Amino acid sequence: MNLPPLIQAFVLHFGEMGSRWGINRTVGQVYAVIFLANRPVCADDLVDAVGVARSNVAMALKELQSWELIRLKHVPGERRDFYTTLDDIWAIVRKLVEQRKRREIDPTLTVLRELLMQSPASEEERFAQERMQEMHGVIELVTGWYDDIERLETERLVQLLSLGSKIVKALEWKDKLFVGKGARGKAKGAPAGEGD
Amino acid sequence: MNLPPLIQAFVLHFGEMGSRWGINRTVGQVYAVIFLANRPVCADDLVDAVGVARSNVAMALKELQSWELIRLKHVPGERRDFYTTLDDIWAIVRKLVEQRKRREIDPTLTVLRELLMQSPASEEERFAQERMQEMHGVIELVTGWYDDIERLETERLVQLLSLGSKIVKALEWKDKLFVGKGARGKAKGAPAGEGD
DNA sequence: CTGTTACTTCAGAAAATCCTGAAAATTCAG
DNA sequence: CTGAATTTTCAGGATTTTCTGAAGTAACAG
Repeated sequence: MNLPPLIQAFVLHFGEMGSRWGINRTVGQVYAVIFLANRPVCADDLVDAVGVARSNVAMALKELQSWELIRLKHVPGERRDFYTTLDDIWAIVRKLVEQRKRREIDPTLTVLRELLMQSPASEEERFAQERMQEMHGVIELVTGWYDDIERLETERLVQLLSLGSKIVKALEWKDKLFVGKGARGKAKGAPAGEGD
Repeated sequence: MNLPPLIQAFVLHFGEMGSRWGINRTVGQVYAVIFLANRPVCADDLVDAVGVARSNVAMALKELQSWELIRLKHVPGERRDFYTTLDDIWAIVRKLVEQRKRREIDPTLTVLRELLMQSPASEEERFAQERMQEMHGVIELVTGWYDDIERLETERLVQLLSLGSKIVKALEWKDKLFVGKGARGKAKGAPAGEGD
């Protein structure tokens, strides 16, 4: 591995975190190198930077392309393939959330829907289905919220995030003004107090 | 494995998803069984339900306790340890987010802070540090938002989620009323510092 | 064509992770 | 105390994942 110390530290960290993030060390390191580079990066650069076999780099690039986290960028006068990350950091965050949702949540949503269609054959199954219903409700609510929010342009999104829970004040305030006009959100899953 | 079909299907699914979620198959299956059960569950129940060695169940329980996703619940007249999940589904979601943040994000935040303190020794490092700064800003903004939101009581939280991006209408509206009072959000990629 | 450069595939080696059974430790009733 | 019930620990075998080097394919310049 052959990188300036500051960059190397970050790249090694991404490698270590890889397994927690559901990617492997090489994929993590390769992404880190591309992310920090101020120009498109080719496979040879990566072999040099992270010090693994070329075939391993090729597989990491394929994986990162399947996540749509890097894209091919041809460099004039170069025959080799060069890659960059998505340029805007917010585009990266959006893509990450989208992909993790697709891989970690959607399959479960599908299974839940299937199982909720079936008729329970016992009290035990009836209760289990109730729990599945709760889980289904929460996932639908949260992912539905994100699908909606995700369409906002970045500036609005940042505004919203900066506001944090102060948003609630605005709501209370609006509630007061609009009292009687309806428009209330309905709660799925028992809105009980904190479980402790 | 010895479970009613509906429950078994869910448990097997959780086992398969385990690797994507950063836990192993047994941990996933054990959690699923406890989650769907009508009553506290003991290690023997789990050995029976998921069909793995008792020591494996013990390790899975330890892991789930380290996530604080299950808790010990003593059953009167029983010497064995019984477990339940957190009762409220929202408490579960909150705990999951909290733990994944702790394991998947906080370490990176620490590294980023360290590396951002150092002085770049080259143009290459200077640019890399700029990228790290962008990443740091986004993570601070998003986690800061969550830390804030997370304190809301569940009913309010559900309300907020149900509203989705309609919330923005409320904001625009508030903007209009307060125009001239100086309350605009700014800072693309930059952290905190919102004014109100 | 032919040779060079670059990318991809893949079988099996290497490494990491998971799982088991046996043994040790703990808890508690008598 | 003793002994049964239960949980925990852990060495090493089983399985899965990652990584490599070699062979294969593709693109292209001369």
